Amino acid sequence: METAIGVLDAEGLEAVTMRRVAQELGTGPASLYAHVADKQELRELMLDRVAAEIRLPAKPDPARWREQLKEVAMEIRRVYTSHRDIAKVSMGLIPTGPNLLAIAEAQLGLMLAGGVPPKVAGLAVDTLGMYIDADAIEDTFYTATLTGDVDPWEHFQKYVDEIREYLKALPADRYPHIVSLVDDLTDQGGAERFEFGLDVLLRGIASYIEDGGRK
Amino acid sequence: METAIGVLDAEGLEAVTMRRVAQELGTGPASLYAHVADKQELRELMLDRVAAEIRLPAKPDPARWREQLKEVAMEIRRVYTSHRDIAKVSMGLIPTGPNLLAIAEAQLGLMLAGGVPPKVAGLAVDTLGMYIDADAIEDTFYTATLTGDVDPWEHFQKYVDEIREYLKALPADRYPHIVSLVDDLTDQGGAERFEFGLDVLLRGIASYIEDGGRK
DNA sequence: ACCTGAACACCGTTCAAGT
DNA sequence: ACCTGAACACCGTTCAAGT
Repeated sequence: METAIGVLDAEGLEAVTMRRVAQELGTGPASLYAHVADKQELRELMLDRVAAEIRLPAKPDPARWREQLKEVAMEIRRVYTSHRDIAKVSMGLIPTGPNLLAIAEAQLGLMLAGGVPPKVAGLAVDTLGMYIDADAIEDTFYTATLTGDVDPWEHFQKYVDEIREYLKALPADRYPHIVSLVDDLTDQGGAERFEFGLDVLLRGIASYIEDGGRK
Repeated sequence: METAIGVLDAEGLEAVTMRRVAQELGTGPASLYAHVADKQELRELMLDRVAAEIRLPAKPDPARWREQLKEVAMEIRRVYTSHRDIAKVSMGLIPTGPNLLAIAEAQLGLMLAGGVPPKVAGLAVDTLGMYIDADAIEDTFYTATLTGDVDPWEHFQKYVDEIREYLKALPADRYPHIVSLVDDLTDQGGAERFEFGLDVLLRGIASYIEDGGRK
């Protein structure tokens, strides 16, 4: 696992192949199959090991549940983005590893402490997770498959600038709103954008407290 | 493009390789490079062609902007999930194709008509897109890489049931909330779950109308 | 129980050569 | 401008054989 995460951090998830990890360990690819069933299992084990770095609040404070939930989300994002595109493994996965389970448990605890209806809390864990994963993936998308000799950030900026120019040059009669909002639309991957979406989600979740139901 | 989408629909995005598409066309893989720069460009062209199936409201009705925005989101999800895991291509991509641009334009128009502040609308398009993509990907995640001889739905159900049993057997003292909310947590991929998250997002977006600002 | 070499059936992309 | 064959440098997984 350490070797696999080393390759992940250095070159991204795509570089973590069975053959590459085996090579790094000085052996052949077939040897790994004595320890994991397949590549998917290796990836899930990597994810849960990375998730161990995520720090959770010691105990829920009912008065601050929203702030605490927001902090947890930002902490998950911080850890995920510090390990390249590991969030891709999380996307669509029902958590089973001990560390991922502890995170879900903490999120549920915070929402229940805040008075969010249990059913809403259950669904919201999933929605929140999807949002965090999606944002973490976006954040590292264009830098993930690059080789070490190009500065990833520079490459990413160049890509976004190109798109920005392209969108600005669009016919304003056909895409008036896009043209006038180009800068907001291409403000990808920033922490500000993540916080905005998080606030939207938390406002939405909180709105279920008063009326307590679905509609 | 037709051939590529044919392979996508039949066997999922992973099966859409340069070699496979070329083979389907009765030629060699190198021939494709006369028409697309690389595999990523092929994927983006596939996505925009699929996006042409998405039907948008004829014109925004300011009184019904939330319902209309919700309808658009559900329509995108419907079309994406009808083409296997094509949503994976959309994830993290800034739209540039004409059809994807038309969708973003329509979404912006609806929110602006509803009185959502422009900056919020700009960021919300991105947040909404991430949510739709993430849900569509979840919906097809475990069925995507299966070969034709196994019923994908049956396989998916078996997988979810296994996880459900595993979660139910967890120590209740360590994961009390997870154990008691197993059914809500494992209600993956349904249209109900999607609608819930969508409502959360729309409630959150609407909450910016009154106070008009960020905080 | 763990490891290995060799093989099978694949990949994306390049490039010189053709029409 | 478009297409091709052949090659390069890779993949995940299996399997018989070893320790």
